[in-house]
Amino acid sequence: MAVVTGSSVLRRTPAQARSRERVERILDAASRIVAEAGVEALTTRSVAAASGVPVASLYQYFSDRDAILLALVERDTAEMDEQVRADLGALEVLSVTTLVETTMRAYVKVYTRRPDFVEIWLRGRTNAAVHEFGRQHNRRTATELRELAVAAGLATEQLLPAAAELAVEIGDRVFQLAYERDPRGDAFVIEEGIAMVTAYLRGYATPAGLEGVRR
Amino acid sequence: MAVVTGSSVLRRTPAQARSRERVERILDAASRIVAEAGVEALTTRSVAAASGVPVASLYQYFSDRDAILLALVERDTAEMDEQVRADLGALEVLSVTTLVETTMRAYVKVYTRRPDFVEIWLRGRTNAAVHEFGRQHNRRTATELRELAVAAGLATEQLLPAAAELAVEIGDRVFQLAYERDPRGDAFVIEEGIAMVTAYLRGYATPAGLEGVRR
Amino acid sequence: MAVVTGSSVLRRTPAQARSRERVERILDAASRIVAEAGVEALTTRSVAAASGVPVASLYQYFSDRDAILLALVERDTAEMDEQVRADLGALEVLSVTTLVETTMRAYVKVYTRRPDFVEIWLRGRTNAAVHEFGRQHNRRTATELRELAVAAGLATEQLLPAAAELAVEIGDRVFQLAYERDPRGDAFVIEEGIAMVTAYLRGYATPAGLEGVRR
Amino acid sequence: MAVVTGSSVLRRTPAQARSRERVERILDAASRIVAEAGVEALTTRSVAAASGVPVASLYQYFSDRDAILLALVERDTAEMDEQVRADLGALEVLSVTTLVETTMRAYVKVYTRRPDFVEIWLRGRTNAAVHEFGRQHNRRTATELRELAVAAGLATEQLLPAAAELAVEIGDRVFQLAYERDPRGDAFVIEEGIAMVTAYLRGYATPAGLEGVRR
DNA sequence: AATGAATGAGGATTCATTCAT
DNA sequence: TATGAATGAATCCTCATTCAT
Repeated sequence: MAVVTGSSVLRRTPAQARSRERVERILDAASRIVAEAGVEALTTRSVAAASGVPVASLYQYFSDRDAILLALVERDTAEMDEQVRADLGALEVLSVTTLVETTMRAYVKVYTRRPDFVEIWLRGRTNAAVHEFGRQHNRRTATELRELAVAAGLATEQLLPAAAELAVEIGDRVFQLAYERDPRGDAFVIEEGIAMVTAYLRGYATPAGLEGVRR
Repeated sequence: MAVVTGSSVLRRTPAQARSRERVERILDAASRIVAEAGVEALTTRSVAAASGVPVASLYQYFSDRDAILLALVERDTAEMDEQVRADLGALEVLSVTTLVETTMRAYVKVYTRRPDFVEIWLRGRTNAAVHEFGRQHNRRTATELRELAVAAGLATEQLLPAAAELAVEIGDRVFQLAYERDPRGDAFVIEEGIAMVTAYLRGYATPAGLEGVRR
Repeated sequence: MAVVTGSSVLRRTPAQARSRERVERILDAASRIVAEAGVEALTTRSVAAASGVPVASLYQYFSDRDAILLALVERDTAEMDEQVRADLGALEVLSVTTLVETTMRAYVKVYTRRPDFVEIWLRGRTNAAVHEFGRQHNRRTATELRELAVAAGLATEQLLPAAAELAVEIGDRVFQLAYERDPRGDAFVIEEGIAMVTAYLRGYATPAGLEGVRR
Repeated sequence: MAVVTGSSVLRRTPAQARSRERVERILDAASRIVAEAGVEALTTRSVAAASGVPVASLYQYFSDRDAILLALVERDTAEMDEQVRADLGALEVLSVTTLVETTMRAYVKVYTRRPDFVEIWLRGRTNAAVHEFGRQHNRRTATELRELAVAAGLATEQLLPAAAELAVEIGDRVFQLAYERDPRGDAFVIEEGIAMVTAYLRGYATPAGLEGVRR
């Protein structure tokens, strides 16, 4: 992947600043391409043309074509995760229902705010690398949400990690479905999807998980 | 997308018979390729090499590359639909639970019997044409199952077509998930998936739909 | 290698005739390139430019870049072999000395007549494919000459195939040396080389092989 | 081709010492690469990666890519020359036979001891720069051996430099042949090669050169 | 109806080298 | 002296599709 992260808070040298700028420029161009023409249109040539960065120079920042796509996805999923974290943090009553609902509605917020991310994340899953990243992201998300639920007493350890993962995966696919053609998301699909996942997980809930716990 | 369906019952001339044979030969070759090397390996060249039909001649029977893939999918989904029809016909007690369960287990049967179909149908969905065909097939399936359920009194007209469609779509994605890595299907995912879809639809069931109706 | 040999005596269809012509055109262009700029200059682009045949079309006639070079070498070595055969056939007295001398001088004739072949065959050996072809050609040549010598009673079976092969290889390298810089061949190196190989093989000769046998 | 020879005996400044160390590090890395993956794998990038010296910095020590390869060859041939010198110095009886045999066996020693040198020196001759260096090295070697032979009375001035050079060249090619596939050298080829070169040179020997001269 | 032949367009990636800092 | 960054030029090869025959 070899993405230039440059995540250090301080930009020490001008060279590093320029490098970061260029990476941004490449990713912005890549984002535009994917949003407008789909993942398959993301070629080294198209990125070069759209970003003004020579093809050969792309390899300074990204190990190969897929790495560009992945960097894009990483950048965007980070934003999504942040939204989930914020919204969950603001919850006053924790229950299986509020947990699922808050999480899924946080996703909806980001998809609404970032239409290009819909293209990349929901439709771009045809790309093997994105697909795999999605799987791992879902797995991480499932682990975190499950730990939260167990810690809060909403579910016991009997809620298998595999079940949590399945719930997240199904939630993910609900969104894929909802946004497949309607760029603003099919409201019915979203609502019913939330209901379906909630109903499924309530089967694993403790009484507290069903009723809700004040924080 | 002028697919040669060849669905006419009668073969009128020897020329047409020869044509049908050739289409079969092409599809068999295509099926082998996809099963062994994935959808991306299905190129006009590879099909020509594997089938013995010259590249240019492929265009006598199929409008373009995607049409070959689609014909493949059509042939295979027909078999799948047949299995569903047969298994549903053999049911003695109709209920939301038996309907969902029987249908989904019929799918499992076919996936088990035809591992190449798993590759084409579940993993090949990365191809846009296959994806779209899948959507339409799911829609048709949803319509038929809903009509069956309503006719049998398992659900009322209040069961929206969109809800039926969502259920089928989610069922489909459950399988995609279950067969994603495990060629024999992840049993846990399948069982839980059936449970999830069943639980969802029971929310729309009549008392008869919950209890079951003897045929 | 998949070279279009078209070795049939009759050209049946105009299409085949055109195909042969094109192959010739490609090989002629390739020959020119190698002669003028060395083996490394033989790229798909350069051949396309020099022959007027689009890069993609090269792959109609040759499986890959190396196949072009090999076809070139095959075409030329066939001519060389023919010269050797003719000159050996004209020999009145067979001996180790006349055998070696006639063979090596036949090579000299061809190198003199075809300066581009010198570039390809003697200097082009840097290419792995050509190198390997050279090895095999030398092995075949060694086998044939040895059989001729044994059949004519110039040497017994005690002349190991490995020794014959070594003699041919050394002869080959003598020429590489002689033509390395001088496009007309360093006469001294050629003469001394013939002497060296002859002296070596006379060590394995029968009395008849030393004195000579009238045919 | 401004190769950094670094042959000066004295290291005057710490900076120069550091420079020498770095050159060594680069050459060691280059040697490893060539030995393991062939001459073609010696790229500026691969050397940089293997040595830890940035690509751009390579140009501080070497004018271009070929210069690295040449420096490598120089370093290794120096070792080879040393072996020849030592073994010849230990000879008690000098004759054409012992001279050739001792020299060639010294080469064998080094090839056996340094398998990576075989790759560089015998198979790496596909590189034009190495090839040319080889030619010059052979010429120098021929000159020295001839002077030794003439001085010792083994041959007269009638032994032309060109003949000596040819002998060395052929000896060189015998080794190329012997080590072409067998990393430990084809014994038959080596033995017969020694015999062939010896027989050739004995044609130019004085009676003393044939019989041997006690030192 | 059948197909050999032809190809424009595009694919990803690597390379040696330079230069501003 | 040292080097991160930059890139023009090139590499081979594949693809879906068309068209003249």
